[in-house]
Amino acid sequence: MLDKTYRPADIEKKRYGEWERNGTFACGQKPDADPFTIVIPPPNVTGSLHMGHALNNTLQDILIRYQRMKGRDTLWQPGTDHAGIATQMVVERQLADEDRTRHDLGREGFIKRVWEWKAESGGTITSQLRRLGASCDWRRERFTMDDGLSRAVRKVFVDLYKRNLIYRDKRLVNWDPKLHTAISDLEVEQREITGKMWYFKYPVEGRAGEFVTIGTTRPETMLGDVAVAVHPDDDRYRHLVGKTCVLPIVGRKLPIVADEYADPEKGSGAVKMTPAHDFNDFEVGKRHNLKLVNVLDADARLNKNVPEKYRGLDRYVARDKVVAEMESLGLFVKVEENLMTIPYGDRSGVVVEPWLMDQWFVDARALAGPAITAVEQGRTKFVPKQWENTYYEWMRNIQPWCISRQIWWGHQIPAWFGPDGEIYVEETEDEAQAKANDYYGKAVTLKRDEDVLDTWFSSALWPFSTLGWPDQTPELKRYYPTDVLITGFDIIFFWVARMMMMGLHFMGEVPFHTVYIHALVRDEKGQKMSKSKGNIIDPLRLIDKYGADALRFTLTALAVQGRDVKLAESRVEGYRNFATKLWNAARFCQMNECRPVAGFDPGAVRQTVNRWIVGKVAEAEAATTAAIEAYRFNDMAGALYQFTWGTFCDWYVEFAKPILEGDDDAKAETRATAAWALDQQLHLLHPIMPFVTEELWQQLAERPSPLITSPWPTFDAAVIDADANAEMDWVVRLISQVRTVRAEMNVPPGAKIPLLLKDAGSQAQARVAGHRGLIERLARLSSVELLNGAVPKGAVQDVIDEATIVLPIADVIDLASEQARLEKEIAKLDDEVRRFEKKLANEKFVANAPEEVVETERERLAEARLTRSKMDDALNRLTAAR
RNA sequence: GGGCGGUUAGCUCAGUUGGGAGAGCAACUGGCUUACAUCCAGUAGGUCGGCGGUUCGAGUCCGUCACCGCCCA
Repeated sequence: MLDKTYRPADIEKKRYGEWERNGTFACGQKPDADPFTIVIPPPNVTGSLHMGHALNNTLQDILIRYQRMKGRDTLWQPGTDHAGIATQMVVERQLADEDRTRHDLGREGFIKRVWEWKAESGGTITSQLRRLGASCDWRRERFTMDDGLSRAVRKVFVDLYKRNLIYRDKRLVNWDPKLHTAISDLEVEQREITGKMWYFKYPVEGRAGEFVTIGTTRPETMLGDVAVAVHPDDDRYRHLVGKTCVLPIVGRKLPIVADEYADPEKGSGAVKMTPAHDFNDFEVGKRHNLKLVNVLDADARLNKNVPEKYRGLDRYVARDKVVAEMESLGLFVKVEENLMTIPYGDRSGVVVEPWLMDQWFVDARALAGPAITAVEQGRTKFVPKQWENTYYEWMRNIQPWCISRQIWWGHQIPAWFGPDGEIYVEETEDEAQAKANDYYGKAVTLKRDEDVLDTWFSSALWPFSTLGWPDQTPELKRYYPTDVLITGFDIIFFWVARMMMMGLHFMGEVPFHTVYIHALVRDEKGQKMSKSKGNIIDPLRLIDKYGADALRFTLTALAVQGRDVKLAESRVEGYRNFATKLWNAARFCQMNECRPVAGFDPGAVRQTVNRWIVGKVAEAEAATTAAIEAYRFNDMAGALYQFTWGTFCDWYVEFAKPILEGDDDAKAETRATAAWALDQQLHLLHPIMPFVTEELWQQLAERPSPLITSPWPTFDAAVIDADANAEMDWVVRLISQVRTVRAEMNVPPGAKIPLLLKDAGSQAQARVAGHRGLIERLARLSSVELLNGAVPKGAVQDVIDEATIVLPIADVIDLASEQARLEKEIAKLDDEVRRFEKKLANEKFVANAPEEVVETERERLAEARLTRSKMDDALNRLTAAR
């Protein structure tokens, strides 16, 4: 016997362990079936499960479990990425606790230490994904630093280099002075802040007393100024173009150049040029052939290219000192508050500096072309579609991608430098050495580039590197291109776009035909969850408290396309209750010996209630399947919730009770039907709630296979019986109306009262005869009889279609309140009648609206008029009786 | 500055070719009716952000404004 309540903690680990041990997650078990493949967005190896992961992986698991049941050969390819900067920071923090730095260990020692850390702590996130129920093929788990994936990275790098799609260049990059590495544009967070704009006067050479006033938000960079720019059409400065200023403090001569970059509206209209420390100035500098004076070092301290007294100062200390010195020189004009955006490193949180360096770049523009075309042609579709615009927008304005990082943890760039700086890019040191020896005609010593690649570089290869590429493995052939990618919009640029580029370039095909973009999970107030706000909801805590199924159902029910997921714990509690409800429905079936019958044919049942529930099951399956195929996860959850609770539990189980308590043929059929309907629900619910459904599946009967690998149900539409639907719908309405009237008239809940049905047509008569027992039971009636004569005095009345419900209980109710109730109902019906009459009196409506719409309105009018007149009669009888 | 999304019941949100406004939670009333009090029955609550337009008909389409959020410069 099932326990009284479902206890997730008792069974989740057990069931998951069975699935995993028995190899049910493994791909390749159905060689004749179509494959269905999802690659997991690899979580950072440093990560632990947060709500975003929970949502992301729940949705993936739903698709995978559904397709597995549909008979596809499913592969959910799991793994983690090495998260270069994040992981290095974690291990460096550990070292800091020991008062050491990575330099104390040396590169090799440090990397060894990181691997040790990974062996110990790197499995956190994957074990947490198991808690969630993710049915990944763990035997195929990959890590971006694995040998195989590393080989893929090297091959890609070499190939792109040899096609000039990767190149080394001296450009301004975003330099993180805390982490001591370059980062890509995407890793820079632009924050809007109110800062300051200082105005300084630069003396014009040879014109005593004449100055050019410039504005700057970073005074310390003036030490690297090499020019002043003004707009060519700016009359205030036209006469100065071609002249020079003298840079205060430094004494350098600065040409005054005309360039449209200078905005006459902004500040003074004249702008200082520091091409080595500003992206815009760098472009202006190229146009005017300006020198580049680098004044910062790797720590963002001032270097030897500035006057002695400034050397070694932190950028902000230097800033104050420059301002002070300008004031003392009488060249300070003013300072104003200024709204501006400042670039911060997303990992370090410090202000990054544009810095001139040699770095490696991917020619992203060249690779983006085919990736744009693929989406334009619909070879890859975004769901919801609006995200395609985001993708296009970024791809069409794509910038060179800086891929080198000055850290140690990651894929070291396969480039070697000869004694004269000549570069050898090869997959192995031996090849590079051989090439170099050929070139120099003798054995030379090569020095390998110390930098590593951006983690996203290896993530970009994930859909094919995890399948074995560059080897032409059977898995690569079978599972690439993958089917669906499920991810958050925040990494469309970081990851999706780059997988598209790399997949098309190296595999010649898009990596996936569909990209489903889900929203961010926020707290119930709509705020982004963050540690600093303290509003993080820990999915593992919710799993412990309510069960993984409840969390999964909640996230599914809230996963509306194009909308953020706002999570309140009360919702999880509600869906925990739903799991309990299902559990208890199963318990009911079990107690009543509703056991699955082999060869049960849902089309062959005779009882109306059974024909009705069979049709409802078929409708639920259709709604569920349609929703999941359209990635409408919330609709899927809604359809199942409504069916299980609102139809099966609330009505079918209640309808079945009198039959199950009886003892005739109907009993056996109902037992079989109830068991069958429950089994179908377990199937339909399994993708969302795998644990409770598997547990029930196995506890309720001996099964040929676990639910996880049982086939998804399909039904012939013929099992939906419209007559049975209409009949049971009428019974439900009758019971509901009696209940409502009883409650409104304060009939004691325990009191059994008689029901008379007046003027019932033949159909209604038949329905009463067919369902008298359950109507009596569910509406708490002592009897249900037809009435053709006079209505007893002071009876409570209501109308159902052509018939009038009569409850002769004058002694227990207050006639005045019954009169008030009827009058209120009649007023409501009057409103309705008037509305339909008005609409149908409108000639334009009748002329223009589709015939079926007009017809529907006519029917509604007739129905409202009928009900109204019946209610009117009821009222008249009542008042006549008083 | 450019782009995208949102504004529907007290709260969180559904509402798919325009055709009688819905769910869950909360609230209120009443029930331990042996599957379930993690429950059951019932009730109340909304000029669908404002204005204008298209249409026989607009929560749904168009325009405009307001406020909120996100992305990009």
